[in-house]
Parts: sequence; C-alpha cells; structure tokens
Amino acid sequence: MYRTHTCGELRLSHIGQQVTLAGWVQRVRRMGGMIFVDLRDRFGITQLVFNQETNADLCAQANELGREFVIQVQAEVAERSNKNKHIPTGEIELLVSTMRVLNTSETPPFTIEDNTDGGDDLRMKYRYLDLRRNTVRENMILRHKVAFETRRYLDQMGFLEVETPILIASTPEGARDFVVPSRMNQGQFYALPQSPQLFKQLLMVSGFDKYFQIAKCFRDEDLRADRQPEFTQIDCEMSFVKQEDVLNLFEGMMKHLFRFVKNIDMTDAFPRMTWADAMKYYGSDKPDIRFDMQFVEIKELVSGKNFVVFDEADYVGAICASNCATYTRKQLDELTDFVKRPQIGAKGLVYIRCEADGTFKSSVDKFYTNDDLAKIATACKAEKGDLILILAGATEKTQKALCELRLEMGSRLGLRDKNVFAPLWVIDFPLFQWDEETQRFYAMHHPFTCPNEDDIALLDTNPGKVRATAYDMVINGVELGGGSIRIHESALQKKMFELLGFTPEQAEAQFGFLMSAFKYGAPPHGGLAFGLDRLVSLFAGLDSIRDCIAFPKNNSGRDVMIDAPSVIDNAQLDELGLRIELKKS
RNA sequence: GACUCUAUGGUGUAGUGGCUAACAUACUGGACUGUCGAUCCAGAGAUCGCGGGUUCAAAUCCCGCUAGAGUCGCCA
Repeated sequence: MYRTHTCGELRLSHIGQQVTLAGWVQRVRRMGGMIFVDLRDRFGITQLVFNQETNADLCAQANELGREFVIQVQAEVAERSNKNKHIPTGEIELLVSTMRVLNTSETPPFTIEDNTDGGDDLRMKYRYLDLRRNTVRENMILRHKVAFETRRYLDQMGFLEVETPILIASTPEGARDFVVPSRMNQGQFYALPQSPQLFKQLLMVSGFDKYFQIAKCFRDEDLRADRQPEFTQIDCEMSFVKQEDVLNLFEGMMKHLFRFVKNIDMTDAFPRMTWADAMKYYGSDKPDIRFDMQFVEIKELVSGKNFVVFDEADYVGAICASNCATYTRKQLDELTDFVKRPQIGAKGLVYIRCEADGTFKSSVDKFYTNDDLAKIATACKAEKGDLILILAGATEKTQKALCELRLEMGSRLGLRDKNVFAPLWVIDFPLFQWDEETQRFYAMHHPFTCPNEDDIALLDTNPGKVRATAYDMVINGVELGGGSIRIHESALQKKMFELLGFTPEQAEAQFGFLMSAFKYGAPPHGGLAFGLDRLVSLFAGLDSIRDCIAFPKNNSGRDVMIDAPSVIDNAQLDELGLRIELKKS
C-alpha cells in the first residue's frame, strides 16, 4: 500500500495518527528553516511541513523537490497553528518523518493550476497534464455522474443496456461514414456507426422491450465547438409505446438528472411546441426560450407604402428588444454589421425606436407616418423605451437571420444566464425535407420515422406536408436529443423507401435485414437518443463540448497529443490491398 | 469549398514603420522558522510561425504558405 489516506480526507479528528500519503508536489514554499509542501491528488491538497531543527537531512531533501514530483511521505497528523480556511484540510498539516521520491518531473510546459497560464493548443498537446487541473477534472466527474445517474434511472425503469457493434456496414443516407478497410475481405470496408439506430430497432424485434446504451457514434463531417468526429449518445428504444409514453419517460429522465446531478428540481411539465411554431416564432427548430422576444410577422402592416425593400420581400419579421430605444447610432451600426456578415446574410436592418414621449424614430421615417409606426409597435407589443428590429427578405433565410439577431440581443441583454435552464419538446417535425440540388425528398429525421397517422393520406398527395412522430428535446437553444416512433410494418416502410427515391433493390441491399426482421412480428416501437457530451457541457456551463471529453480532437479532426490520424506503412497497406493516391489540392 | 480572427522568451500578454522588443508568470541561484497566489534580492531565457515583397528602416504594411480558434456550407 502506497498510502493510508488520500490528500483530501484528513481532518482535526485524525490528529496524532501516523499516516502515509502519496501524491504530486503542487507547490513548495521555502521559508529558510522550514519548508511547506502542498501535496496533491485527485481528492485534494494536504500541507506537509519540514523543519530544519527537527530533521535537517529531511529538510534538505525537501528543498530539492520540484513541481509535479511524485512523492510518498510517512507523517504524523498535527493541528496547524495558522489555519487555512480556504481548503478542506486546512486545519491540519503533516509532520513528515520519512519521504520517498517515487518519480521526478520535468518542469511542466504550463502551470497545473486552476488559472493556468497555458493556452488551448498547448493544453491539448499535453492533455494528460491538463486533466490534472481541478477545473478539467471536475468536468470529467460531472460527466461520470451524468452517465451514472442515467444508468440508475433507466435501470429503475426496466431498461437493459446492450452493446452493439462498432464495425458495421456503410449506409448511404445521413452523414458521411468513417470507414475501416477489411484485411480478410479485400476491397471491402466496414463503416463505424453514426448511431446504433438499426440495431436498437432489431433489439425491439428481439423482444428486449426496453433498451439503452451509452454508445460511441462516429460522423465524418466538419467539426464545430459542439461537434466531434466521435461523440457519445445515450441511445434508447422502447416497445409498445406511443410518442406520449416516450416523451413522459425521458422528461422524467431529464428531471432525474437535474435533480441528482445539478440539485435542481424541475417540477413543471416541459412545454411542447410544434416545429411550425418554433420556426414561426423563433426561426429555429431549437429555440432558446430562456427569454421571450418572439418574432412578429408584419408583412401586411408594412406593404404598400412605397418602401420597395419591404414590398418586394416575401417575409418581414420584427423582434422587440425591451428598453433598448437608447441604443446609439454606433450600437445600431454594430447590429447591422452583425446581420450583414456573410454567415448571417441579411441585406440590412431596419429599426424603430419607441421614444419615451410616445413618438417613433426609425430608419424608414421617409416611408412611414407616426401612425404607421404606432401600428407596428402595437403589433410587436412594444412599449415606450423599446427598440423594434426588423429584417426582410426570403422567408426561410430571413427567419434564420432574425433568429441569430434575437440570440445576439438576448446575449447583449444578459437574458441567456447559464444557470437558468429552459427545457422544451419540439414536436410535429415534417417527415421529409425537399432538396433542390438533387430534386428529391430526404428524411428529416431518418427513413424509419413513422408518419403522423392523421397525415398518412398526404403521403400520396403532398409528402412535404406530412408530419412525423418525431420529437427533439431542447434546452437553452441546444438540441440535446431527439427521436421518433418507428415504422414497424414492412408495407409502410417500403412506401417510405419509395418516396425517398430508393429502388426496391437499393432498399433491399441497404436495409434488407431490417425489412426481413419486420416480417417476423415487429412490435410497435420508438425511442430517442441524447447527446451526452452536449448534456454535460450544458450542465457544466461550457462553451465547447471538448472541455468535457477526456481526449478530444481539434477543429480539423486531429488528436494533437497522439498525432492522429497518421500515415501507415506500406506493409500495412499491402496487407489491406490498398494504394494511396492523394488528391491534388 | 467559403468567411472572420489569431500566431512575440517555457507560458500568457503588451508593443500599429524608427530604442538594448516591455510586463507578468514559470524557471535558476541567494536571503528568510508559520507559509498557504509567501515575500525580498539577483540571474538566465526571444533570430517576433515560415517564405517572399514594399521601405533608408518591418514584430508592425502587402502577398503567399503553415498551424490554431470560431462560423457558413455540411452534420438523416
């Protein structure tokens, strides 16, 4: 045994005991005749004391210690004369009798402290050192708690955790697959799963009734702060359920997690919003409802006044920012620049200031009378002192831009508090979305999503209007999870494939095993999946999911610590029957 | 595929055409017996990401490249 206690557990009650501790040297404070050493492990920090008068040799030995040395000490627990109220072990210290250096350390490239001096790049390269820091470790502990409480809740609810394979076959729909060459089947490739979707449906056919898995998923697409090439889903599926059953059970799971991980009681039912309303009022299928500022469509009100921009626009939408009438020209210009950035793509921004004296000042005074502006203000429920911001253009694009503007205003006004959590379900997603480029429908969720039974007739007449039994859970504008009730009848599934432009042969080749399985008594079933990384980063108040992943990849999908991906040698390529031909860039 | 931003001692920053490139921290040596972000003194440490150009003069301006961060496209 290297130790009898951890560095976080000794208290006044241990005084007089002989203990052995092991850990890392956090800091050495040399006082001349005395040396204080902070000894650190995952559990905390304990102060060691060396005194020249008591043991000069040992004190000389302690004088040689450097940052991050790994040492073991035998010592007596003593009460401190000067107590440190800032740390849990601050009332005691260890009078060291023997010390052994288990390992020395080079000076770390950045300081292992809460406020490290290291930049992001360097911390990623030395991630194993970064993980020694409290802040990073706490994120990992939080992640552990979320995973643990997820298992506890789902186990209580009768779910079985089942592992599904990582080496599977490529499918054409959805994201780009990561592929793995097969040595034993030359010229053929496995794909890594984008999710365990098909397997969890097969488990329902197998009668498992309630399945879950905390599963690694892989998508070969460009990355973002909230997107990694490999990520973790809490993947769930249930038999003999309708949408309502799924929503209730997983709303329960989220409340359980808030209760036991964040110590927050969410008693109210999560609001539900149709996809159509989410788009209409927030311009997004993942609205941040921590604050209001809903869209108001004012096309009718502003047309026919010779303002050509509004007259020619398909859509004119407004939001009302409370108490912002005092915005200066500079601030309004900033907002205009914000919406005109190529990523947002609005042509311009129209504002109406609702002045304190009841008059209006706008950038389109030339075209609108005070009465006209008053009508707009009424429609927007604007009061004296408010600022109305208006965007116009093609419907979808403008809604999207207005959504960004709304979020920007929410941030500026401090309405997006990380400690406030506003969950909701977005329901009634469309089953299909039309793709102009390829001139065909794509499944908005995936091809196994069951249409809303009220809309089945529309499948033949107007597929674009068919609603799906699909749902997303959204918290604070983050899509945390989503799912659907699945098709469990071969006939309907066949029809879906037809509508998606699959020939029967293609459908058979890609999903034949699922179609076959459905011939042997598939139960009605449905489920969903949550993004564990996003959930943890939301709980931790992080801006990037990287900070809650032990060993994440960078923007371009590289692991800068182990330097992956990397080239492989020719012998390996030969074995696989592969030859490299680099694309000329 | 596109856009924006960034790159200066080990580390984090300052330096917007003209000095010996500044500061903090970490590091090394010294002083110090109650520190706990110890303090004090001294020291070492940078061809300013790479390549080219403009200029009497470039860390600074221009072009290209590389790397990183964020975003759009993409992500059923």
